[in-house]
Amino acid sequence: MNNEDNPPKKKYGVTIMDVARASGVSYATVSRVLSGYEFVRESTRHRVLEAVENLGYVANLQARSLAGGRTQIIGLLVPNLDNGYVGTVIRGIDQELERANYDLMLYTSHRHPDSESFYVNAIANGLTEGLLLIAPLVPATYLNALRERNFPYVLIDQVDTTENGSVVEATNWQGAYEATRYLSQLGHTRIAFITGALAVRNAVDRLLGYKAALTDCNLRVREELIVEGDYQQQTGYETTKRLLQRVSPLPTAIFAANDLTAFGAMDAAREYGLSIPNDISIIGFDDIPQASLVYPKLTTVRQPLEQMGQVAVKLLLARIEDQNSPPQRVTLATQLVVRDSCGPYQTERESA
Amino acid sequence: MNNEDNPPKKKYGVTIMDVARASGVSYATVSRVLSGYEFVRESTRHRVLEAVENLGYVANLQARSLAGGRTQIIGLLVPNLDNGYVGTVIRGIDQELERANYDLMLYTSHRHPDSESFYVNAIANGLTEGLLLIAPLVPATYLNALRERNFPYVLIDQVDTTENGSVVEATNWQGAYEATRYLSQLGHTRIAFITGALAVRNAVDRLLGYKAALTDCNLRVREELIVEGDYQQQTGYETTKRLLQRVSPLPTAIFAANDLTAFGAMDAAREYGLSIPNDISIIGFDDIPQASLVYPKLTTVRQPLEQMGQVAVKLLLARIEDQNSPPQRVTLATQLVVRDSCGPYQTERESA
DNA sequence: GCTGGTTTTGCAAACGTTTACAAAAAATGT
DNA sequence: ACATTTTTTGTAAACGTTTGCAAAACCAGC
Repeated sequence: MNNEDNPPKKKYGVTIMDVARASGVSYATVSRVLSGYEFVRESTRHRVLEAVENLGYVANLQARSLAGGRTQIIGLLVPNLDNGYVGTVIRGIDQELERANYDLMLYTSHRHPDSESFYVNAIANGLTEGLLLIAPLVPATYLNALRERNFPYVLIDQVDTTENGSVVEATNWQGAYEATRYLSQLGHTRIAFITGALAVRNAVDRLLGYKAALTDCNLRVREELIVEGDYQQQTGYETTKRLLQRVSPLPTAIFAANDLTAFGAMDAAREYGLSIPNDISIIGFDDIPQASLVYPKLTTVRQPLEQMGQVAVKLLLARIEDQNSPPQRVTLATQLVVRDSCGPYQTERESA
Repeated sequence: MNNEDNPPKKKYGVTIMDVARASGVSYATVSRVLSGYEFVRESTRHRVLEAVENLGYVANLQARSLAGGRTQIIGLLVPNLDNGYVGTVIRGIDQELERANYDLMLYTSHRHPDSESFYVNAIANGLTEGLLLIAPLVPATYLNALRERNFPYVLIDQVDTTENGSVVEATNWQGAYEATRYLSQLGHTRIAFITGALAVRNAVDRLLGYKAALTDCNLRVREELIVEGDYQQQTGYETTKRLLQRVSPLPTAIFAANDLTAFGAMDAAREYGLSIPNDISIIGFDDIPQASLVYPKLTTVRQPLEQMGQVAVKLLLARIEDQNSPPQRVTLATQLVVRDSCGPYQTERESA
């Protein structure tokens, strides 16, 4: 098509050379202007900037990074994207990234499932300057590789067993404690708990908070009311169903370790003929966007997801700035959000 | 810390040189092996591959791309991530990308909001080989820039007014037609419609489908039952509220142009004292993950979101392979998903 | 007008690849 | 064994930046 008139033209691209030529300085000077180097004469700076503007020059990241500059990219490894949880965190990440003029490379962990260490190796060796990991399930493999290379990373909603990276999390124990106490204050005494996968630290913390609150409220911890889940809606549904069939008298409240599980529990309860919150109260954890969307609106413990994203980026950037800055652990406060899925304990009326 | 014992060590990184040294060949040969060049002796190839394995070598993308190779990265521009819509599409994108061994760079359009053209300029000048745009609102600015550079891109769920890029969409008209006809078959005659932002083509198509179905079912198109929304839940809520207050007799069914709007409508209807689906039927469009999550489960028109993502990647990759391959337009079929939010028309019983 | 010190600038050498081009090695035919 | 062809490998020159080092230009002060 247009190969005819200018065959030797390569990529459509203005380079630093073009800018140098146009402004009558050396390319080194252009580079200095662009990277905000101090000792450049004001008039020169102006000429260069003008040329940049005119030519619509945009720096070539690959070259810059190769030459030792910054890529201004961080990687983000997420488990999935179909519930609002991660989306909300990303919103916070995004805001902060924009402020710092960074771009984001997204990896979903179901990709490259076989060779995880190679995978992270690739990330770290690639163009990202740091890595953010949201609630990774089995981070041990990753983490060692990252630490070995002294590659900056920050974990969100997951502790770092190697104690080497920064961590942003919420007060899981405290949140669970409050939720449980709230139910107790509503008069409930048979409060069931559906955990997350207990391999994950925050799941354990929530369970502990629940137990502690029970004790403090002078309620017995009954093992038959505690069932292990895995933070998935489907599992929440199934375990609740089994729970309701197995336990008698029925629990009058269910504390689900996260919102997704709570949704599953709601479905199961309803299917069992129970009305929410009249026959049974249900409370969640996380406050993902859907929580206020379901019917009845879910009472839950809010994690400041957006803020967690922001903080994580700040920590990561700090780490990138100064590789030797010590890893930090930031714990943000959760907050009980009362909506419509919990009600006061009703005097027993022989359910079904 | 470990700076003491080996000061002249730079970045922790194995280069092609190291591999060459270890396998006793020149770096060029290593490069050839790695890029799958044909004329390499089998024994040599083996030695090189072995060295790669031993040293844990991973190619440096920046360098590769600078030297004219591929980055294996595509960009994805999305409006947001807090409802499952985009997440679901990404799932499809992801699958396909993995197959092709590509990585993903994520941009959310609320970033760089001021200088959009510069923004896209930057993307196109960066390391992405192509760009995927999900339902961009005002793509005109972008598109021209992209076209000028002959930069490969594919639009998802949005037509390309410049007719220059490939497009993946669903049968919006048809889907709306079927939904409307379904309501009509249930006996409804006063079917309201809440549109999307009519600047967007698919919103118009859905409206047209609705009207066509009405006509074909021998129902009058009543302008007072059509209100303009913008695909947002909040707007769905507000417009529905106004609609219910204003119109009498009330509509017995509401067709919301997307699920989010339908959720808003459900809230409003309930607040107005209407029971779903007994007093009023509500139907949505998209079938985002939440649709089966809300109560009652939303009847809706499914767009094959995941598949749309997959197809989009295929088109984009094809375009990247052969810059001159003509832009295509793929339209995937929607499908009515009947759940619980629609019921048959009940004989009038003087609402409130 | 020189001297000595700053401030600015330019040159050149990286950075880690890919890829023409040419040389070397191997295979083939005689 | 030698010339010819074919396959395989190596050398060198990009790609577009950043940055150390040294030269040039400026500015005082005398």
